[in-house]
Amino acid sequence: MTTGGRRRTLPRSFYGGDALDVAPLLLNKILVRGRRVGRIVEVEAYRGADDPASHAYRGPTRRNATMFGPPGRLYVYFTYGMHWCANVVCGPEGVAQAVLLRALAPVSGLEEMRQARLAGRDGRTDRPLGDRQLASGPARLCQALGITRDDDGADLVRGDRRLRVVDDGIPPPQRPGISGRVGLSSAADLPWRFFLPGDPHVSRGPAPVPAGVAGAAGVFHERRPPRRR
DNA sequence: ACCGGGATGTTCT
DNA sequence: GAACATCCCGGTG
Repeated sequence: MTTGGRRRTLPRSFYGGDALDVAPLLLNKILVRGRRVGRIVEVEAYRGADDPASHAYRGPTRRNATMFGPPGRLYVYFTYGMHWCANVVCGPEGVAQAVLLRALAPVSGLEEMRQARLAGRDGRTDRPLGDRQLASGPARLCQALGITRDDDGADLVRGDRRLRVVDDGIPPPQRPGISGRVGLSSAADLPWRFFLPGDPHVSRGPAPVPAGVAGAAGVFHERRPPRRR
C-alpha cells in the first residue's frame, strides 16, 4: 500500500523533453482538477512530425495549435462526435509532441466524478458506476474531470482552470508496462503506450507486445488478468 | 469472454 | 465525403 507525500506541482522543465521520455515519467503523477484528483496509470506518446498517428504530423492546423505551443499545457481535442481527450504538451515550443492521458486511478472527488460521468451519458443507463469505470479511458477521464474544449491550452504549471499535475513522492514504475497504442489505423505497432502493470484502472487495450519485439530492453510486459464487471 | 454496431459532429482531403 | 487517439449496449457461447 502506497501513501502519497506532500504534493508539489511539476515544473515546466519536466515537460520540455521528448514525449517518449516524458510519457513513462508521468505514470504515478497526480492529475488535479479542483477537488477531483487521480493518479495517472496509463499514457501514450505522440511525436508530431515523426509520427503518422499524431494530429500534428501534417503541420499546424486550428485544432492542433496548442501542440505547437510551450510545454506543460493541456491539448484537448474532440473526436467521434461526442468525446473529448486530453494530452500534456511536451518538447520545446514549436515542436509538436504530446502525451495522451488514457487512464486515472481516482484518488479523491469520486462522487463528483461519478456525477459528471452519469450526466455525460445522457441518462442512457442507471447501472451503478464502479470506481474502475470512472476514468479508465481517455474520454472517460475527460468526462470524469469535466475537461472540454474550454480547457484546451490550460497551463498545468500555473494551474489554469484548476488543472495541475503534481508529484506526491511516489516514483514512476521501474519497469512500466508497454504496448502498442490503442485505436490507431497507422503506426499502431509502435510500443508507445505505457501503463502501471496490473493496475485495475488501466483501460482495455491491445494484447501486449511479445517480448523480443519491444524496442527498449528490460521493459516489463504483462497480460492483465480479466476485469471484474 | 468476445464481437458487432450505433451514436454523433468536427476536421481535413 | 471519409476518417476519427471512443464508449456503450446487446448479442452469442
